Amino acid sequence: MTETVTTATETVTETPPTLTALTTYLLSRVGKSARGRTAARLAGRDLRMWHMAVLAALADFGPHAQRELAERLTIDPSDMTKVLDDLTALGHVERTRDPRDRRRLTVALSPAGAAELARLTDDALAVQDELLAPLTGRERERLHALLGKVFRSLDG
Amino acid sequence: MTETVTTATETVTETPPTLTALTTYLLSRVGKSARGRTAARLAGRDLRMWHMAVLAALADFGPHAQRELAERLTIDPSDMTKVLDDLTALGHVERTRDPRDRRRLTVALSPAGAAELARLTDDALAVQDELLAPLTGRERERLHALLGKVFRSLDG
DNA sequence: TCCAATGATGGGTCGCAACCTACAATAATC
DNA sequence: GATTATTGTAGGTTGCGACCCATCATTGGA
Repeated sequence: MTETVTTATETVTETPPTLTALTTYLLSRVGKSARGRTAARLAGRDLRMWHMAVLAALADFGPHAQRELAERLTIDPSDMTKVLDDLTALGHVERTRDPRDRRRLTVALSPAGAAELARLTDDALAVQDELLAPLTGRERERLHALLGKVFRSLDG
Repeated sequence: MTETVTTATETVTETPPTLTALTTYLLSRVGKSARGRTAARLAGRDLRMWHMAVLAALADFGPHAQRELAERLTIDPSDMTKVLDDLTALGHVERTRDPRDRRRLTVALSPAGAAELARLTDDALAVQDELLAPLTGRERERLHALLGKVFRSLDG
């Protein structure tokens, strides 16, 4: 009846089933953890998510007009300016003015930037390994495929 | 060679494969969308995530000392005060002083609160249905199970 | 040639979540 | 009975992400 309490402080941590029954809740929580841990790693290199996203876009699709970069990553152009300020200062990216339209800046990945991107993806994979530790290899593949389906339908 | 551009503004939106290859990236993006959409729905009822979490905790585990609620949901006690202020004002929750320890407030769900929680979970399920539209029923179950495994390993 | 549109930038604001500190009331301990 | 610890409250701060506006240089079109 009345709780037979052991002297300890009895921390109650179980999450309400009403919440854990929602896939959206799990997605939100696990996603937040994924983002948080990755951000923490990147912070160790004085970078944030957008820096990595820019490097990845340049590596995958080649040089962009700065405006196109912002469009592709759906980030405000003025914020893109700031991200690129950082990356150029670090020598990871080269901004050159397009001679055919001198308003435009062409952004290209430098070798140093490519190397940094490799390090960042290693970091990200390490975090991923840690986060997905309870899953087998096959389960991870499955999870990735399912998330991919959902992700591709996000904008449309 | 030089792009044969149709007059349109040619928006480039494809996400860098370097990013989409990372499960953590997909988790982060899909999770953010889940949270965002749900938050938008709740905002339609002038509530936020924490309000729903509190109602769910009370529904699932019964009355709590206010302190325990904060502990269970890992929220700062001072923030919990504000959330409960809202919920009591709406009549969704009853705060009564514990006669055995007059420092403590016992928080209990009211019938109105239970009804509101039902509406909120309906909202959440609607969002979930929309978000997981590209998945079959079986796939959704699988996704939920996989996320559950990861989620349960988050704290430990 | 003049005007409207565009690309990039600087310098903001806003909302939210998380956190922190001081304090009043009450309880527990010595 | 005096001191220390705990509960809840009030009122902050901080950091971050997203967004917005004014400005300047440049270009393209009327």
